[in-house]
Amino acid sequence: MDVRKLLEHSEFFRGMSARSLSALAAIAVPKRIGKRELLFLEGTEGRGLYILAEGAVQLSKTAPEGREIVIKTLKPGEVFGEVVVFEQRDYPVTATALEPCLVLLIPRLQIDCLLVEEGFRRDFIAVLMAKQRYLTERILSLSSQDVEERFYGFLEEHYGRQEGYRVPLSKKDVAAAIGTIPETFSRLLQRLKSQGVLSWEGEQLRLSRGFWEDREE
Amino acid sequence: MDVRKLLEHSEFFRGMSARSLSALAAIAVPKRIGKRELLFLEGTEGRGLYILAEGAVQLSKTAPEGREIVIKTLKPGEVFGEVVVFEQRDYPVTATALEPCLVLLIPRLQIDCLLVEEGFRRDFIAVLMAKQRYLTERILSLSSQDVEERFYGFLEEHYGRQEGYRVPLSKKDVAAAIGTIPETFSRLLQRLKSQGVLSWEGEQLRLSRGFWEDREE
DNA sequence: CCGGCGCCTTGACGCACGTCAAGCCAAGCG
DNA sequence: CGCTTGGCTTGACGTGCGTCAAGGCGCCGG
Repeated sequence: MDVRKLLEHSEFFRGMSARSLSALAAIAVPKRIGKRELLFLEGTEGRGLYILAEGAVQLSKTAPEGREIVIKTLKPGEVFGEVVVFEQRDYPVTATALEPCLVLLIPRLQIDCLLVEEGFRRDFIAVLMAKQRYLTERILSLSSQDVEERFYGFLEEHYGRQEGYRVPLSKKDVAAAIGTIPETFSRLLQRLKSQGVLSWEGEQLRLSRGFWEDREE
Repeated sequence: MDVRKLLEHSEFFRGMSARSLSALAAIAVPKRIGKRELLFLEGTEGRGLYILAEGAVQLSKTAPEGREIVIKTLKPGEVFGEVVVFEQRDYPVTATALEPCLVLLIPRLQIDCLLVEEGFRRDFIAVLMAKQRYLTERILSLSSQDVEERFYGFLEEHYGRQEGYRVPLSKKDVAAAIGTIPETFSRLLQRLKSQGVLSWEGEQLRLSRGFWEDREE
């Protein structure tokens, strides 16, 4: 398994100097995890930050009454658990694998050394800011869009504007990702199917021709 | 106006070395703004980051259909607009003064110099992470709590667990801060008042005796 | 002193979405 | 092979909260 290659494909590390990339590749610990496996639990002490190389990971928090709220669903190339690097040592969210995944762990102590390098520092801060922007966007969409719009937003964010997708996630997970429950999501899909907007068989999802253009109004 | 003093009272800069604090005080530009005044608008190029010294500032985004969604309501001592320091030069949110405010502007270019110092860098990154934690908490509360609970959360977050408060914000602004509209919030207050839970005259808000203890169940 | 404007309130109304409950089907397992 | 388990669907139902509309009140400017 070529850790170096994986790093190069992560958007986070793209453009990083070859030297620190090698340094990173040397300390990154690759790990395979199975579907539904827990990577870390909210409130537990953090080992370091992770990079998702393959698969899909879900970050969630559990409400006092027990409901699971998804904060973000990650795509390959994304970094998570980075909040743990300083001070506050506990993860604020729970990370679960939605499919079999390959992740890289960068132990906490090692990060400090890397941060002295100007380039790495910039990139690291940039990641934090991108995440912040993402979260504000998510607050916006959760509070101003209905389930249907959020579903389209999810597709675009994760797979781009295609007409055919391979969706490896369960409908239940997609429902959670867009902030709703399986029942509501199932009803939405039924409606869209009967309107001829989409079809979804197994992992194959396809939209009607010109779907994205038509949506612009 | 003693900029240095203001900085020392900001939680962000507490514990920062005297040397970089002085450096910061030297470049910070103090500014007074009136109620309802706009500090910056979503999508405009950022001048730098701000520190709120006095007053209250609201960060919001506007949904496509025109609704205003509040991302965070700031208390004195908090930092905002920090996302603009790298790469992405535009503010992702709009900042509005909810009362007359005193803010300090740290121009973008100056930040870069400060970041070479180890201590400052740590603190800066810590601020970014704290914000990220806050945003995930907000997503949780917006999607799992009703208006009443969010209101209590707001009081606790902004004023602590008192029994009497001075609330300088309009009810409309509080409503927006907790993610609802004035009508719904007004109805909530009416209900709580008739239940003897609270009274709110002018700026004076008071809760029933033992309110916070009782809430624990 | 009056007209307008913004804040707050109140009522009537609707609806999107969550809850509860039941049934179907495919996969996993003893 | 039958039983369980978990994902998915469907129906009936309730409700929190947003929308629309109207009216009271304090403040300000002409």
